Parts: sequence; C-alpha cells; structure tokens
Amino acid sequence: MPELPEVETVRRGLAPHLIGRSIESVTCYRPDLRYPLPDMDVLYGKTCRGISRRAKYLQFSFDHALLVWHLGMSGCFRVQHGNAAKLRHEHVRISLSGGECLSYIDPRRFGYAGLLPIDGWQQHPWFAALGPEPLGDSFDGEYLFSRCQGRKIAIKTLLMDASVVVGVGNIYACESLFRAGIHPARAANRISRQRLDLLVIAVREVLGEAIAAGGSTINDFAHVDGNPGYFAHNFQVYGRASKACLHCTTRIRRLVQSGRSTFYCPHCQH
DNA sequence: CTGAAGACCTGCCTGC
DNA sequence: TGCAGGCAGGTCTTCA
Repeated sequence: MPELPEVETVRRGLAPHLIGRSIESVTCYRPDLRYPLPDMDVLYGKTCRGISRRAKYLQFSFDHALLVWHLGMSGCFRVQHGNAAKLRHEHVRISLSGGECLSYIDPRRFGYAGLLPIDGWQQHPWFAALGPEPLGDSFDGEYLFSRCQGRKIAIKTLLMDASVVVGVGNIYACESLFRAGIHPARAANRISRQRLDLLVIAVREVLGEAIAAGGSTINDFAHVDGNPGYFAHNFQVYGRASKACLHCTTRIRRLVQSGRSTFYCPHCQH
C-alpha cells in the first residue's frame, strides 16, 4: 500500500485527529507484526504533540518518546468512533481522549512499530543509514550522479535503495523512470549527469503530484476516513503491461528486477 | 564488497 | 466449484 505519497497522505489525515489528544488505552489484538509490538503502557495519559514522517516511517511525538510506525506492504490506519466493532485484520487499537480511536489494520502483517527516545532516534538502526528525502534540497542531480558512480546495478534498483534516496517504492520508481525516459535496466554508472538531473526532477514531480492527489489506491489503500486516493488514475506504465503506451502506443512491457515487477515503454525509455 | 534472490504473511485473481 | 499458482505498495537476511 504505502510509498512516500501514501504515508504522507496518512500523516496529513491523522494529524487533526491525534494532535492534542491523549492516549487512554492501547489494545493489541495481535502483537506479532513483523517485529513484536512495543509495550505502549508508558504512553497512557500522554498527549500527542505532532506527527511527522521520515522516509516511509510515521513518527508520533510525545513529550518523552517517539512512537514510530512503518506500514509495511499492506498496513493502514483508520480513525473511527471508539466503540466501533473490531475490523478484519485490525491488530492494534489506540483509544484517544475525545471518543475516537486509531485502528491499525494490516492483512500481511509486514508493518511494525517501535518506541524510541525523543532525542537520538536518528541513531536507531531504522534511521541511521537512510539517504536523503526525495523532496528535500539535498537530493539533486549532483548527489544522484555521485551515488551512481561505480555502480553497475540497474538504475531502477538503485532508485529503490533507501540508503540512496528514501520513499521511492516500486510504483513511483517505474513512473519516474518513464517520465525521465530512462530504461529501468540501464546500469547506474552508464547514465549521464544531464539525464540524472532529469530523473531527479521526474522523481520530485511524480511524488509531488501523487501527494497532491492524495496518494494512489490499489486494492486496499485508503485514507484515514476510508476514502481512496486518486493518483492511480495517472499511472503511465505501472500495472499496464501489454497495454499501449500513452505517448507512443508501443506496448508496455513487464520485467522482473530484484524480484519486483518493472513496467516500462521500450520505445520511450533508453 | 556488490548485487540478486529468498524470506516474511495473507488475500486476491487467473486458469485449469 | 475447487484448487494450484502467481502476484502484490517493503525491508531484512542470505547467498553467490
């Protein structure tokens, strides 16, 4: 479900429901997510001061702790009335002051959460090796070019490496490479600086447009209120194998790279 | 070291 | 209808 635009959409959706509210109780229906859930008793009575995002991690800040949550492949949050019936695949419910609750739903249970110190969380293994934010100033053509030197890896695989740049998952890697006209299997060290400049612009544009559209809904992604995101309507290549390229009508192809499906136009991308 | 593949887990879709 | 197989937004671990 979530790449950076979806996580950012969730963050924005949760903020008005959580900020300023305190946690009254936490119910774990299934604590065995990817990693065991942390003991959240220490948050009882504590007020959520803000929600931020680093890479695909949501960060709920409290006075003395940071609750970090990764949605994995299929995780999502829903805000609902505190007395609502348990949902299918709802693993955690956080009851909030004011009568609402925050439900975590995750069919595949690849998501995970942790309670980190408010100071020094950047040193935690989940964050220490992360590359720059794709929408931040330090992600530019010069940086990406430097990271491509000496790398024979396919550019699409490199783009999805969180130590290079965070937040670019399978969908947006495909879409960004299409927009930049770069073949996903091209070796990273065989792409000119000028073309990497275009790729950086494409990544920023695609992610920015997806955030503006409220994320992409494929199967089960939904906003915290249950409504879908709309960026999937704008996919140029993702999920369009054997369909006509919207620019040149050539059939879109699918290939597998590092175990992940890649979609590209063999005419538009080189 | 690099890069590719497997593992984690469940649901859904396709084809026989 | 039933069932096997393939596929799915991410990331960590293992292996060559």
